[in-house]
Amino acid sequence: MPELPEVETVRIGLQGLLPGRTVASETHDWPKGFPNSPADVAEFLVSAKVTVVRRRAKVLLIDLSTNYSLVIHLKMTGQLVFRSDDAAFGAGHPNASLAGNLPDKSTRVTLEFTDGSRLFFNDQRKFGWMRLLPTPEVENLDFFQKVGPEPLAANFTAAQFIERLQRRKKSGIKAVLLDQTVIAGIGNIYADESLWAAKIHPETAVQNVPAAKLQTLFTGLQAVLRLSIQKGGSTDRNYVDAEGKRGSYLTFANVFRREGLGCSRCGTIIIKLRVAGRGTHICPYCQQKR
DNA sequence: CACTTGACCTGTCCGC
DNA sequence: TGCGGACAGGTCAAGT
Repeated sequence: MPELPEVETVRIGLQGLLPGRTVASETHDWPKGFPNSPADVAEFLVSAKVTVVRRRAKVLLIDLSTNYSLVIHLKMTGQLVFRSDDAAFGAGHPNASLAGNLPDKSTRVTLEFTDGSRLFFNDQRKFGWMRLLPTPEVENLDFFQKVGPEPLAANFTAAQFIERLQRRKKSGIKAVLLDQTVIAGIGNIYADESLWAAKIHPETAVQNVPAAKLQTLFTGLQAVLRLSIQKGGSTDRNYVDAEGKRGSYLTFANVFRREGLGCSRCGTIIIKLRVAGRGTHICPYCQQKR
């Protein structure tokens, strides 16, 4: 579910809400998703103050005054929702089914702060996880050792983007975009949207994509990621921000979940295929295989 | 090595 | 209304 823009939206929200708050207690009944021992929680989480909320790829990092960090991956259906009181979205509110009265049956972890506010980690499918690690050890996690550069980093250039893609010359370009070791943070939505922007068929081998189109793909990818962050991300099913609100990017999407509708460039009907094992949306006229 | 498939879970939607 | 099957935004491990 959450890709870079969604995780970044949650990060921005939590960064405005959490720093300075002190953890009073933690409860969960989900050892698989939060494997730390009660002793670790008691020593490094309870009584700790949140210092800063960071993001790398699709992973959130909540740094604590104990020099430990909560490392969190939302995977497909994870939510991190903050509530300063018991106010909730009642029945009929557009968010009621996504993050209404909390905790709910998908709540896996609850952090309570000393002022009574709470942070809920909900995850319907239990694919996500959270763990407490010494902050300096976070970068040693296997995932962080292998993950590629941030696509929106100021020092990340089109030339670097193209060079990294072209290392996988025989692979289909969508599979390469989804590979977190090539570029960080891209998932199914923004892979489809950026390939539409650059008029590239998702199954095209990288070596058959002209450099000019890879250049367009780079600028198109950055544009869709930035627009989505501005719109609070994409809410297709479960995603909500740190306050439980939906994102509106899908209103602006050109292909994702638009099968059967007309392409905004040429009017051709958008179709859905299966590429790299994932539902894939293209304009069959704009994005021809070559 | 690179690509594909299955697994991890729960919920929803669609067709019969 | 009920039931089986397919599918869902992510990553890993294992298989080909």
